[in-house]
Amino acid sequence: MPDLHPVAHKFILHWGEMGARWGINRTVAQIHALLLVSRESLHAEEIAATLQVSRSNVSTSLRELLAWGIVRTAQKLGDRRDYYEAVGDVWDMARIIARERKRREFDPTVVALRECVQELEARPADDALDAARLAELLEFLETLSDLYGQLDKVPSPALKRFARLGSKIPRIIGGL
Amino acid sequence: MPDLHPVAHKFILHWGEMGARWGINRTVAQIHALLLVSRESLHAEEIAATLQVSRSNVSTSLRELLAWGIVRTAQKLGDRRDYYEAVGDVWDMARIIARERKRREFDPTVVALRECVQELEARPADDALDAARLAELLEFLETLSDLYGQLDKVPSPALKRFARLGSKIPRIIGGL
DNA sequence: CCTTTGTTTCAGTAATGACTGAAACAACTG
DNA sequence: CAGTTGTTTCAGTCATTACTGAAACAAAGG
Repeated sequence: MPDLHPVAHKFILHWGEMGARWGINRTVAQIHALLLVSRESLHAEEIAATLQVSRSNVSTSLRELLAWGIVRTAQKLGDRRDYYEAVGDVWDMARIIARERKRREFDPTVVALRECVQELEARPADDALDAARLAELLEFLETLSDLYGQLDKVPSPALKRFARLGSKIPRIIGGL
Repeated sequence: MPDLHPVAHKFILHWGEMGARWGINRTVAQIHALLLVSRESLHAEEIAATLQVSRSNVSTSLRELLAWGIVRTAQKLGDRRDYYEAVGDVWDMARIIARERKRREFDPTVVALRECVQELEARPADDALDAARLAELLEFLETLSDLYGQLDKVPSPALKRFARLGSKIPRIIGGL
């Protein structure tokens, strides 16, 4: 990675690694990391050169990040290339990631599980299958889903304030 | 998958799929799913036959699940094979998964990012690198980490009660 | 309209991660 | 202590996913 601050370099590798472990393409995460730590927006060519990946890989990965909504394009006067930058606020970014991941990687499972539980009414469980467990699991996932929905209503600053309450949190949640 | 209720079959495939999307080996997730919906504990041979994967794959995957702590062994009188079963309560299971994933896939990134921010004091940022962004990101991740720590103190039943408060949640969190 | 500049698509290849089967190991049994 | 039953390890193979480079496409400029 030419012309890259050693700290940026290190961060990009680690962010890519974390992404990979959570099922996000490593290059996608690295590009995101690069844009995160870049003061200025970058064009695709720069990204490819910096991360030493092919131009086409950058193109695909940027599309992905745009689809997520955590990167947006910017224009510069007298330059018709697209420039890319990470969305400003870290909390907003996290919310977007949470929303998208829930939608893509969680909701489909809940739907499938709901179907499973329904099908068990038509075609009852046999000895081997623990229908109660399935129902319990579905209830749990639906509770989580609802909880997420409620949390998503809270604006970032309020969420931030709450998250920072430290040891008051167990008392608040425990005493309801 | 022989002798398997169609609903169990469907659930196992979906659970495996979800696991894969979150960076968990598909077979590991499928075995977990199978144990989750099985009324009785199963031995490795049964698992291999049911999911049609090799005995050694089952062995490795079970080890993984045991390491996670979401599956435990059980014994049967007059049978020296190990039997395996999923931990009982769904909420407990989720807590274990959350704890382990944080430890394995989140904490290392926070450590690395903390180092990055520290190194920036020795070797200051250049024009391209947005040091403030890095610091902001670190603060965010540390806040999340602390929040998790606090939530982990709350016993499952209380957490459950809280999660089910529905539309009261935004008001509680927002009004602090 | 032809050239330049930039982007996207896609077929083929490379890299990675998952899986298998054979062999080693371990523990019990008669 | 030889045979039986069950488990784990590991080198090699297979499958999947990621990546590349060339070609197609798109848009603007001269």
